[in-house]
Amino acid sequence: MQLTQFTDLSLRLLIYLARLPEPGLATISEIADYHQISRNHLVKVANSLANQGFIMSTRGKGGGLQLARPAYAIGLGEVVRRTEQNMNLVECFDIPSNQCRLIRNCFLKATLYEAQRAFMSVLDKYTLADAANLGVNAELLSLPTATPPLT
Amino acid sequence: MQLTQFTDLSLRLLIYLARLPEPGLATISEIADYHQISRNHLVKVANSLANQGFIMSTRGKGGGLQLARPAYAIGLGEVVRRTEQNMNLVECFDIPSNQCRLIRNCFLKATLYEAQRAFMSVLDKYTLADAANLGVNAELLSLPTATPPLT
DNA sequence: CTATAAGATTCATTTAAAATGCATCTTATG
DNA sequence: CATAAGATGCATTTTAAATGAATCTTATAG
Repeated sequence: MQLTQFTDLSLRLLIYLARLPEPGLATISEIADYHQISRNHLVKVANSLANQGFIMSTRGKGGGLQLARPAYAIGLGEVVRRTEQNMNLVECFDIPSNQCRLIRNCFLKATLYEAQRAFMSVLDKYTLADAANLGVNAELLSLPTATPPLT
Repeated sequence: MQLTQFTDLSLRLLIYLARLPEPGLATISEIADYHQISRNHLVKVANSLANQGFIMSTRGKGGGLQLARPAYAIGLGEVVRRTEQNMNLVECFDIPSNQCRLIRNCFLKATLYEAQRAFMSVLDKYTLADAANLGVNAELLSLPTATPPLT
């Protein structure tokens, strides 16, 4: 049960931008250097985020990346849903390719769906402003429920 | 966001056993045939389940696999937690190997932990008897919340 | 109008994890 | 002792993800 590094980097890139002072512009190279990660990979991450409408990119000298909306208007659930490639927890989630013979009278699928919705519901409660710790909704994040337990 | 096929097969194997009439014994080959999957892979799945105490295996002629406990006493959350290899949603979940520089003042981790706990909490509500649709707690499963939505 | 700094796009390669296959060992029954 | 079962270890294949490299497009400065 993992998210791809692609999704991880998408979130990190957004957090990086969210924390910049006005006008909130940074280049891909700058962010790749900061995180010491492959610039090539980050280029694709930036592209995907731009295509999904989370960031705006400007080419040419003086260009770079900026949030397309204020951080408090970017939901974390939305980002994950649009970035994570494969949300099929198990084979039977994808009807066209399913091979499992239990499909008709098995409640595992319904249960896993419910669990996945619970997962996404939590992410939907928070925004990029929360993740970047910008103060908006920050009081929510100091509640016990937001403290990392050992699973 | 996927579970491994290994986990998927673990659950399917348990459901298969849960549905057998007394004494609930089946061979690995029988289950592999039924699901038309690699017997080799299923051998390892069966092994893992036996090591975790979910099933009992008996060697030799007339041997096979059986549930080690009644289906209603096997929690789905427990199975997933013990079967899924890697529960680190993102890099920073694993402190020793973490490289992310945001770690100190980023609430993404706390949020993802909360989401993961919400996910597991749902699975913890249900047992193998529910998944196998054996009637126990079945009324719970017909509630709207258990109906598969589109994420 | 050219040099340069940026992102966009495409294709190829590498890596790592998962899945699969094969051979051999152990155990139990008739 | 033959056979049917699971157990174990090693090798191979497959797949998705990650990474790398080359080229294209766009914008700005001088």
